[in-house]
Amino acid sequence: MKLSRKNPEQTAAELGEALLKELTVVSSFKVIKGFLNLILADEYWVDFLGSNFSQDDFGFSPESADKKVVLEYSSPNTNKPLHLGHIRNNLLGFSLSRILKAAGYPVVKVNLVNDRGIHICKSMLAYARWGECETPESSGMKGDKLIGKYYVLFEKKYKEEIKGLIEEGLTGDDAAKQAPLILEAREILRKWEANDPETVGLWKKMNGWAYEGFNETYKRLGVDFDHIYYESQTYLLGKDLVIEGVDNGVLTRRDDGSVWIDLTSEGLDEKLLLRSDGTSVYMTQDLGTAQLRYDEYHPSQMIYVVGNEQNYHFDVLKRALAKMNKPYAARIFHLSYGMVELPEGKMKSREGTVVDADDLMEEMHATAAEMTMELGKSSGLTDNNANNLFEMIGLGALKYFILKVDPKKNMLFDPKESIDFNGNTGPFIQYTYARINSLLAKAEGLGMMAFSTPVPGDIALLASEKETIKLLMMFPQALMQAADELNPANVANYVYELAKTYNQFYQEIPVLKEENAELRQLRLMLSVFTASVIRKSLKLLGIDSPERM
RNA sequence: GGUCCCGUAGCUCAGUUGGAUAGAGCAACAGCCUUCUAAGCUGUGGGUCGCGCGUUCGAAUCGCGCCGGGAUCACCA
Repeated sequence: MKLSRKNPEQTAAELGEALLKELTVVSSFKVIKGFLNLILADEYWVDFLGSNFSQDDFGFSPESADKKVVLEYSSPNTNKPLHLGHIRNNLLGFSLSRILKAAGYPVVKVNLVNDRGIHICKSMLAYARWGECETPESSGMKGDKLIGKYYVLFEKKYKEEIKGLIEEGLTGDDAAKQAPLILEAREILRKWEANDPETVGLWKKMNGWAYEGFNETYKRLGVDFDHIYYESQTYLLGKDLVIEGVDNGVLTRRDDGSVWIDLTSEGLDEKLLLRSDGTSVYMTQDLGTAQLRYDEYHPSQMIYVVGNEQNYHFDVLKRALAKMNKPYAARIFHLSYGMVELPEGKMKSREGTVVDADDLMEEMHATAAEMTMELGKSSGLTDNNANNLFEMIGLGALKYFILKVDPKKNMLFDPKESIDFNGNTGPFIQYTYARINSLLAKAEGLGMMAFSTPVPGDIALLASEKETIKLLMMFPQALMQAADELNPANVANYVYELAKTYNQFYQEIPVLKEENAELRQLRLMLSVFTASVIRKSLKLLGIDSPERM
């Protein structure tokens, strides 16, 4: 506009004229309120459809080694079972791994298991004292649930002790520090660090139970990892880095021997990196594991899928590494996701207001089964196939429900209103896929799937056909944006839009009954293409596409 | 209190590198199955985009100030 020095209407009109003359794909244009709207010839859309509908790698980019990414997610504590918050973490992490791979980033999926520390010792202590040698086998409980039970038991008994001490006149703080149970838990931690055989034995046994339980949950959720780190093996890392920092003068050692980093000039506080007794804190370890990952993989990016409650921690981590002149400081990215809240507020393990991961998946399965049978869609299936279908639908609903929301935002989950299966949901998209699949199978049976001749360019497209092709064309863009923004919701919202638009087409335009072979072929191509893009999109979200439902 | 994030329809969410009349789903109401799967499609109603000021030809989008909600500020992880 500045170039033409004319008003928007006039400029647009002149531009439109010129483009109409120069480009054959531009069939006409309109100027509305100063906006130039170009109408592309139907031939353009038909050509695009014909040359891409059967390309399996449509929208995907080849991997390039210089874009390697280390992606950490899940990172559970071994003292309690996984809950809905972990589900969000795992689904985000796993979906991102697929999105990044599809966008050309080689991805290493890593999990850093917090298998040591005072919280495990609490479970160990409660178990040793009150467990009566119970095992997952003897109790019939999943291993992680069993551990969680003793963690809760510890907290309960501990609270009772504190209450008693307060009644004896101690302050809350003192009571919490002096309760015999916590002192004993600390003693167990000390013994563990001293490699006491009995303590380490119990620790190994109980962690083993936790892993068995986690693996079951991971498997059902459909997530996995390329490498698992254990904090028991990494918690001593980072001390060298801190010492090095002291020697270089970027960190300060106080008189009591503790080491600190001063970030006050950057608007943050001073942060402890080594205790006065020389032991590590959480930050120390994260400094060390960052170095470890960098040395092992030389990634271009190190992504941490961790809740937004640790924003400050990662801020400090990045700045600390930058201050220590580590080349990978700038490659660290904290994918900070919001909390999953219940109607009554944040989930709290101690108050028993957590939504258990296994229970939730089971409920989703049951709801899917109920709904499918109610609709009579499972008739003719073997029990095994029916169960697989219920699982696909139930988990599809759950995964889509979580992934369609922008990761950085808090989200609400109301257990009383079970997750929907209609409208903007996973099953809606799965259903669209299944219906296309059924349509194509029928076409195959009728011998209509041999696309011998290319579709001629002079076919006049109907509105919903054109809209669907437009959306198909946008798939690569949606994928790229999801990868750039590390946001699976872009893919989720895209595929919903695609399914919705295709459904409109499906509802109003006949395919198999179309007499004109060229039109029929075009609509079948459109269906093949849509099915393929839906399946790929769902796969990027970790959701399976059922052949029928 | 310091720092950071969020506030869009009754509810759950899109839309935010500034652009056209702010969109979906759920819930409510009204239609569409002798025609490819009705977990679908079509339509109706529903909005001071938290409030105010500013920047701009133009603001849900950018800036400042309020209000409301959340997170975080441990020799915890």
